[in-house]
Amino acid sequence: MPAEPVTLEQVAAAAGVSPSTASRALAGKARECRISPQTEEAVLKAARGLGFQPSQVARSLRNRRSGLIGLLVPDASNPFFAAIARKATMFAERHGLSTLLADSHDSMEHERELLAHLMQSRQVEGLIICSIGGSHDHLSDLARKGANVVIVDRWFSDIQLPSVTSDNERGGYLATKAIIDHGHRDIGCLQGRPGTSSNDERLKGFTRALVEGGLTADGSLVRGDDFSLQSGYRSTCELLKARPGISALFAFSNQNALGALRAFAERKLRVPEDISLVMFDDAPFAEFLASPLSVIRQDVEAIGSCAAELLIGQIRTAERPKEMLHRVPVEFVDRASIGRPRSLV
Amino acid sequence: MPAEPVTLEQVAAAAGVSPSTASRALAGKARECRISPQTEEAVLKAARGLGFQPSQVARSLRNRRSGLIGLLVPDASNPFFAAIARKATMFAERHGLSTLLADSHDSMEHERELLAHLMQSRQVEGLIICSIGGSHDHLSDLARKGANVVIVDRWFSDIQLPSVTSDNERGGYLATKAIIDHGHRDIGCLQGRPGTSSNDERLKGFTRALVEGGLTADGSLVRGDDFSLQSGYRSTCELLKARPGISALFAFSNQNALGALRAFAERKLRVPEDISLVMFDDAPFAEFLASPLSVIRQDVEAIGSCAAELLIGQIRTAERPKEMLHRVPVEFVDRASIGRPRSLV
DNA sequence: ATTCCTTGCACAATCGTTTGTGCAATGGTT
DNA sequence: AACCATTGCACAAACGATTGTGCAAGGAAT
Repeated sequence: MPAEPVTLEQVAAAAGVSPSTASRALAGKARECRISPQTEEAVLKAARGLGFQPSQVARSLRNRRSGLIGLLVPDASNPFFAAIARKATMFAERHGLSTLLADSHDSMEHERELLAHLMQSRQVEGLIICSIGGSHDHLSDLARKGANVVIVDRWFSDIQLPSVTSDNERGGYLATKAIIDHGHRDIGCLQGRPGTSSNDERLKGFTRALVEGGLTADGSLVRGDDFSLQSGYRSTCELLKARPGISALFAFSNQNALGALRAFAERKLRVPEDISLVMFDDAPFAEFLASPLSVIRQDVEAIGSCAAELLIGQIRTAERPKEMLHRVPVEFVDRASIGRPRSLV
Repeated sequence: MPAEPVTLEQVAAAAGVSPSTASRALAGKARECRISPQTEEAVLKAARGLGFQPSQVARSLRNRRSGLIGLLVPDASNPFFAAIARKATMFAERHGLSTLLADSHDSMEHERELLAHLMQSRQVEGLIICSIGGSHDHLSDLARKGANVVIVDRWFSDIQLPSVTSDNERGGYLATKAIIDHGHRDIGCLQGRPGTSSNDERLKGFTRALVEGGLTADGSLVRGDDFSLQSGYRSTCELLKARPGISALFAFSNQNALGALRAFAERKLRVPEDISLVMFDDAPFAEFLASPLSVIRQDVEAIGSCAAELLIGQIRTAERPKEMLHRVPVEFVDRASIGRPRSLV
């Protein structure tokens, strides 16, 4: 039986005024609403004395502003989204907003349901979403309605909603180029979830580097269903079997890379002596692996901050940002996990 | 300008009934409230037609139930808390509750503020909190008020609130015993934040194993300020310098262990040939490190589920759980990162 | 034909704020 | 002395849902 919270009415009674006067005094509108300094002081003292905290619930109803933003991600336990969540809550709190966390479990159905619930039922003032992708009419609906939404990590060319993503194409290109520059000709690709922009852009960069390097961008060199360890493991096994000549791999995620390492370990393949590996997305452990991994580092914090800033700017000014697509730079971090192909040693 | 949401009044008008009738029909109370099947059907059809979603805001005010639970952690980007957050949102959603995420940034001041805000202003129906520790009168206040609160990862013997933690003492003991069993006599400890129960219990297990092994539990063998990589690095450097005889380290967190590995790398120390290492808390990368790490695995998912279940049970039944302290088992995972001390080789 | 019970619904209050409007009391003009 | 402007506050409506109560219409019983 939680103690009943103090209401404005009680404060008003304690100060000997009406709720309306108390409300205005507490809102700092004493001047403009012609409330005498004595009255104002009395209200403030009463409020302090009683430990009054205005009910956000009542306030939300009256003001038609929930003071909430939503955060909808496929997997809240993924460190990438967790980092974004942290940045979002920080910014939100700084602006008097609270954050509702929702996890779609990589399911489109859940995504739609949660989205509807957050927008309509909870009436969030804004939303940061990492959509599964695939169909996205629910997103164009949001765009049409003029909802305050920022898409992170993914984007959709046909949807007019601000998006924040890493420069995935460049990351894919840089990684692949680094591999090619070491003399590799047979380069495998452990991709994430096809259809997501983050995956497909990385793939595009991969292909561009191959073509530039005079190599054929063979589709059979690309494997993988999603960003998981399992997919990375399976794909690596398949690739090593189907294309024994492969001397380097580019993994599109931490988990994909760890899956590859598992497959390597089973075959007693060493990085980089027997096979080279580059992974997308840095991690604290990357430099302590059996062989430290060269990575494409993306600035997760910057992505989170940028998304939160865009969203809150949108909420406060009620106008869409000019730029729809915000690219956060990536960088290649060389940790010497790319060696020379065996054929050239 | 987001489209105005459909209200109950509009549904009622469309169905040609009063809002009260519409409300009862939608609540499935047609029978008990003597609403004719035709009327009920008309309301349901109107609601479907208009895409009616009842406003949680209005509902919260009227029902005096916010439908919210709070999640207050020191660092939302920490994978440990992120995993708990995910479990919490899953359970909450399943019970029609939404989750407010709050990050105290390891600051007691923030913790208090956010707590007050969540409880009083947002009027959450329940709260999962990982308190920084230190002073905790704000927590005993909660206990006294009978608030629905579950503490995770930490606990406080003098506070009557249900808590869910790993069996840290046993974890500390198991790790240390494994080290001792390999013949080590000089064993260092990279602790986390002193004063937190998770840290102090691990330390207790560490000490118990030492004593049982006939070793002196020398305080100078224990270093560290918090669970960060930096603390692990610094402490390792200090220990290696102050106690050159040390042949094994026990790190209380992933980050602490990575810090140790950095210090090892700088000194060209190999695990386990030159020095042994065990880390508390498993991670996907643990088996792919230069030397795979033996770990004490804690079941983060179980902790999250247990906390969420306790909280929701408390909310629904309005009664405190019988057991205050819930221990989730840990296990030792041997990955051969403990060798024989050099002196014995 | 009157009374009484049941059915089926509408009315109105309520949750805790915010805010437009109204209305006394005060003081200053002519 | 009559009038107007200002000051300082209270009253009441509104936000959108829920729920106790009231009331008309219709049928059954006397």
